Amino acid sequence: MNSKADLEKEVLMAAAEYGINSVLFRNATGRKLGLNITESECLSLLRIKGISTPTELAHYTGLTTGSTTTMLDRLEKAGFITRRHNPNDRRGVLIEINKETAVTTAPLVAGVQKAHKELIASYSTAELEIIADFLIRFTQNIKEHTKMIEQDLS
Amino acid sequence: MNSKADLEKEVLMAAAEYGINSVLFRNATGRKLGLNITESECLSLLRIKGISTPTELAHYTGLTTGSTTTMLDRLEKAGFITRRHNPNDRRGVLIEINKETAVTTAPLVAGVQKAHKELIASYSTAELEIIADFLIRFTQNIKEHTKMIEQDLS
DNA sequence: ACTCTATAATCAAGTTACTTGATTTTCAAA
DNA sequence: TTTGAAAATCAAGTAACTTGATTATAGAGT
Repeated sequence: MNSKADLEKEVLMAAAEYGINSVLFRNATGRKLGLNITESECLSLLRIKGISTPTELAHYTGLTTGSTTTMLDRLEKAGFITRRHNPNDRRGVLIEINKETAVTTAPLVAGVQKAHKELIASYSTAELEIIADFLIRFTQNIKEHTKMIEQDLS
Repeated sequence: MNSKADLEKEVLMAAAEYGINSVLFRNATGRKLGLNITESECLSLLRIKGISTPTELAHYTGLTTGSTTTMLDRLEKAGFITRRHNPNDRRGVLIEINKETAVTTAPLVAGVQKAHKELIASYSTAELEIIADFLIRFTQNIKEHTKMIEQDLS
């Protein structure tokens, strides 16, 4: 039987391990698709969000907007994404994953997604509430501290 | 009150959001330290693992070993890391974060780590067992599928 | 003990991707 | 309707990455 302190450490480490392995998974899929690291990160965000903007993708990948333009050029030329006009802002562009891309990348991510869904389904409602609550609060911590760090960046 | 299906989706999305915000946090701290994305990813792994090898860091960052050598040269020159002989393998090198680096980067990560610890401490033992179990199983899924993808990479 | 193959790290040459700063267009606020 | 800010792009210069070869050591097979 574990002490509470041990369990607390275990949760902290398990969360870190999750982060590490998410990165390794992204690298593996990116490599498979012939993408470099930034392109791969870009697509992984688009896979989750469905649609985004160059500005948001620049922030997510850590690139300048200039580099983001050329990276999106590459992804567009390779047929992964499409640029659309933003109906709400004529300066802006919306970035969308192509349907073909979903087909190409699906085999790579479908397996783990299915496994995740099955795992989650195996928990009770009460347990899922605890887990969801934890993940949301944990993420909220990260968001707040990211904001603090970014703010006194000048 | 939520249905179980809604809760399942919520957990899946919360896990994805965690991943996204981990990346954004890493970018923010890296920017603050004057590091590029790969250097930043490298240090974030070293902060968790304490010690590593060029080969492991190459795998984690998605770089070739050649690029990893020059990236580690930069981090070493900038005083973030130290190369040590690997006592168990005379071909190999061990990479260690410098104590000074811990001091430099601590203010950036200490805040969120404290918040995480406090959050975790607020849960009961029974709850923590559920959370740890979930995170470990979820990570295990990712590990398995990463391995599968890497294996038929030829 | 002795090949032989594999692994770890590094280096040099060539290529790719990134940053900076300027430009265009549009938005939103004064 | 003027002004400052924001979104995306482009061109020039720089930084980082890949490829392939090299050196040294490890471990497996004979």
